[in-house]
Amino acid sequence: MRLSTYPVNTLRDVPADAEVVSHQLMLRASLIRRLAAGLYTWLPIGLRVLRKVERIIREEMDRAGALEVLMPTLQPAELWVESGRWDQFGPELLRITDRHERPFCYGPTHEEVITDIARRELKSYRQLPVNFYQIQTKFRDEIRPRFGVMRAREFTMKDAYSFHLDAASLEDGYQAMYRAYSRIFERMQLQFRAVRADTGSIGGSASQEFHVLADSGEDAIAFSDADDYAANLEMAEALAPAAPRGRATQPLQKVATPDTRTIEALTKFLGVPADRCLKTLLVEGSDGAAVAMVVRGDHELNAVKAQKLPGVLSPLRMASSEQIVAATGAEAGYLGPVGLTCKVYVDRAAAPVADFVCGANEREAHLTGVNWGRDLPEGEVVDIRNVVAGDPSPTGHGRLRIARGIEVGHIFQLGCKYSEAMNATVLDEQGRSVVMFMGCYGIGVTRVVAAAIEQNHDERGIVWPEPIAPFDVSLIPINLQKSERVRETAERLYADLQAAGLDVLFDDRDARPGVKFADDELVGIPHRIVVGDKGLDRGVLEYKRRRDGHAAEVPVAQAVEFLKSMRGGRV
RNA sequence: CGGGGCAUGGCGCAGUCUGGUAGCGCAUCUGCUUUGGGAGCAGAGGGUCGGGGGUUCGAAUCCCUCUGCCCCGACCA
Repeated sequence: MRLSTYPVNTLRDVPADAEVVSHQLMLRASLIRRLAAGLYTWLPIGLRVLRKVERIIREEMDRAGALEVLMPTLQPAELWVESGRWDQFGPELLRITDRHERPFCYGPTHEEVITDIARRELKSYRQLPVNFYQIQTKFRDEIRPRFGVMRAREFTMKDAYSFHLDAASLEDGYQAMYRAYSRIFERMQLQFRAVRADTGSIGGSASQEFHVLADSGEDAIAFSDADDYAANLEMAEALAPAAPRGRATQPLQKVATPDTRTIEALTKFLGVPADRCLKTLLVEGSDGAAVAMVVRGDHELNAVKAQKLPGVLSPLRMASSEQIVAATGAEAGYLGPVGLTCKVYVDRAAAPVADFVCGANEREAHLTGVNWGRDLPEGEVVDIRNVVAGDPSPTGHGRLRIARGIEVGHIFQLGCKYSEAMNATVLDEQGRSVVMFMGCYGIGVTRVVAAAIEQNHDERGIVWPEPIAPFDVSLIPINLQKSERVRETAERLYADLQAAGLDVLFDDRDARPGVKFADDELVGIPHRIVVGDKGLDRGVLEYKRRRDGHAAEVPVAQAVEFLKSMRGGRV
């Protein structure tokens, strides 16, 4: 592409409403422009990246034996009524009505449509297993779109759906997708991790998320440093404590603790470590009464785990101050499990603590030397906390570490949820009608682009991994307008590089070198060739690699071969 | 949806408290000079200050209202 023919409008200033780096850089480098909240136009350079990402996904899905289809973005309400999701889905589902007053929705996902296809097209077990995929636009009316294309309302997704005769076949298909996803993100040269995920209300067996590791990620993930255990923080467990509880050595005592509402204040005031303090959190129960959750002072309550417990309202809601007073007689900051009449769940890391400190359920007072069994009944011991770095892995191997990630993919064994609701059956070997098993597999294509930038940038701009860079090489002539020699060399090189199959960005603008260099680095093209009189005097071109600044001089005649060898190379 | 904030040329901002009729940097256009890391000089165009209503001799500035956007929370690729 000749840059002079394309109206690039790189920005020197960071747009004020862009918070995360990827969003800022995508705007500054002229990859995207915002149309409205959560709606973005992909400009030519950005679209090139998107297409490269799509190509890799397509190649790997095809390799895995999946079949590409293309379903409509608009879906009739009937199908959603049939699956039960028309009422379940809530306001995130954008509903629309056509001129005949018939209800439709803009597809946020395509289980219904594909299941409808499957029940019409698949008649025999001989046709199974099969996996259909598409790369297509989705719409989710997010409460709060943010971070540019990272969480947009309209976005591109690769979604795949597999159909199987039985659970074993589903497991095989799921594993095949696991391998395909791993290859996809490897080929994009992204640092990622597959983690166990919450299966949510759908239930079912396996579900894993693929996260691109980045400090700005919205999700926390925990993984073992000794084996392949990895889970979303909302799912991650630590190995249950094995050591028995220590002996009670202290008498139960009430101490005055004026203005000591936080664990931090408590540890300072009493001089006890946080892991000897237990904190008590009240949440709303499903019957309207409060439920107490006891965790160690240095731990945090995990909402996903807590809301799955019997008697707890889901989604989790913290009790109001009125409810707290009603249940304990005290106010937040001085709560403890002693003497509570409501249901008490005790985290399994809190249960083994002896001689602990907790609130006295009395204003400005705490109890010390408290012991389960002696001073209060043993509560029901459950896992309700977030793991922390250093916790033993639940596999028994190694310790957990915590990292942040951006969820770019999710694979899921659906089981028969949709096929049953929509009566998607085939005839098995015995001629009996059986409901098919389903799996579904998504990749946020547009989000991958943003995630790649989050992981690959420096103070000058984007640093694309080669496989998804908008161009392989930028060709920057110095003094193109005046030097006939530079012009000839650059033009010939432009033609030769393209003939060699490279994507070349030819910066033939009448601009000063500094402008061209700055734009090149902002856009993040992996390889740069500079054609200038200075080099040509000695018959060489100047090469520079974006990622590490590696520089070299290349004889003009060898430029094409040199660049081909640099691709993917680590000199 | 709950909490917080912002809306002034394409982008980034000042001006608002203490009303007096809009300014700066970048970008854009013209000319000359310049040409190896976002050039210099000279000149030019472009906004009526998110919309509507009100107060006032006079409103970007004060009041009311609507809209849009951003940030924090629950949801998700």
